[in-house]
Amino acid sequence: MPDKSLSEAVHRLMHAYTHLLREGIRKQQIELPVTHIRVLKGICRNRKATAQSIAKRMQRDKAQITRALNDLIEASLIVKADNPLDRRSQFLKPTPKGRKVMARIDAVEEWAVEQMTAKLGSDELTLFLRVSQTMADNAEQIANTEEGES
Amino acid sequence: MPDKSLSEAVHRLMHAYTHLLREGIRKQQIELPVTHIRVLKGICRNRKATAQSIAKRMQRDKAQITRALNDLIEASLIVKADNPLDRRSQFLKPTPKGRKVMARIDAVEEWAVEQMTAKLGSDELTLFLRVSQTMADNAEQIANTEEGES
DNA sequence: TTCATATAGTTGATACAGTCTACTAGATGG
DNA sequence: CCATCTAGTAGACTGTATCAACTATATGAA
Repeated sequence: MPDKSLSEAVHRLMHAYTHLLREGIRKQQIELPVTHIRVLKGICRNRKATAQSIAKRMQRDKAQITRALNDLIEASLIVKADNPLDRRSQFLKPTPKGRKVMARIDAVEEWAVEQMTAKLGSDELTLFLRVSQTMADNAEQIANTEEGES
Repeated sequence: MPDKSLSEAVHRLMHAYTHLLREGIRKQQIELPVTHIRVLKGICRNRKATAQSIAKRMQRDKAQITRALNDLIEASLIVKADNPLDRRSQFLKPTPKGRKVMARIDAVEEWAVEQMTAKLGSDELTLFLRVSQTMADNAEQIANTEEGES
């Protein structure tokens, strides 16, 4: 029998984690919403990132990405560079300032994860990650197979 | 070393689960946002529920609860009853219609959980739940101890 | 070449989620 | 009686997510 409290557990975890992360970000005086941070991370982690590739990776609407990019550019954290292969798109690169902020964000995230995973063994965390990924995979697969139905 | 991909895993899981749940809700022609559903669930599960008790249980702002309650009353899913012990507050009770909708929602949630937990053993799920709860506990505890700082 | 079609990105509108502040009405204890 | 606390409400605002319409460019086929 599937455990219905899974639903509440996921909500509670997400809420608690988001709060913790925001708390850390606030203390570091970084003025960015979590979504923007995730976009910035995507850009720092991948050379040749484009709006499209970020949207795909994060599975978010490209409109949302565009708006986040505007804010990140406004804050001088990233720049656009011409994509010689396709003039419709631009490569996204962090500025030196963007890299510095990213480093501080990494530290905050590490701190948040440390706080959350206190009292947990690495074997438990490994399994947790694997189960999370399996569940997300399952959910995404269903969503895709059902999307075009009556 | 704490695994930073925990962050992405939690985001991805939450996003995938929310989508799956909404997909199921949409198919059942239930016109309620997820938050409203969680509030309704809180009311059905607890006799003597009040706006305050729901807000505490869900750890959400009471303003948000008030608005959800208004919509649920508007949709004739719940009613307010006098609280003889405190005239400032009212007990919240589901209507027969509310209970019927709740039953359908339970079925949807069960379906969503079944989809997500395919290929997973009950021992894995048990551990997952326990780890989730520990992490949420940890995060909430930190948030509380830090909240009144410089 | 030219045209249909597809894709990258932008913009506007809209819905949902979450929080803060200020307020009203009633409770509670001196 | 009064100060103070609590339950709930209303307004304003931020952030998250998505959809539809649009521009500009790319691409493949006639």
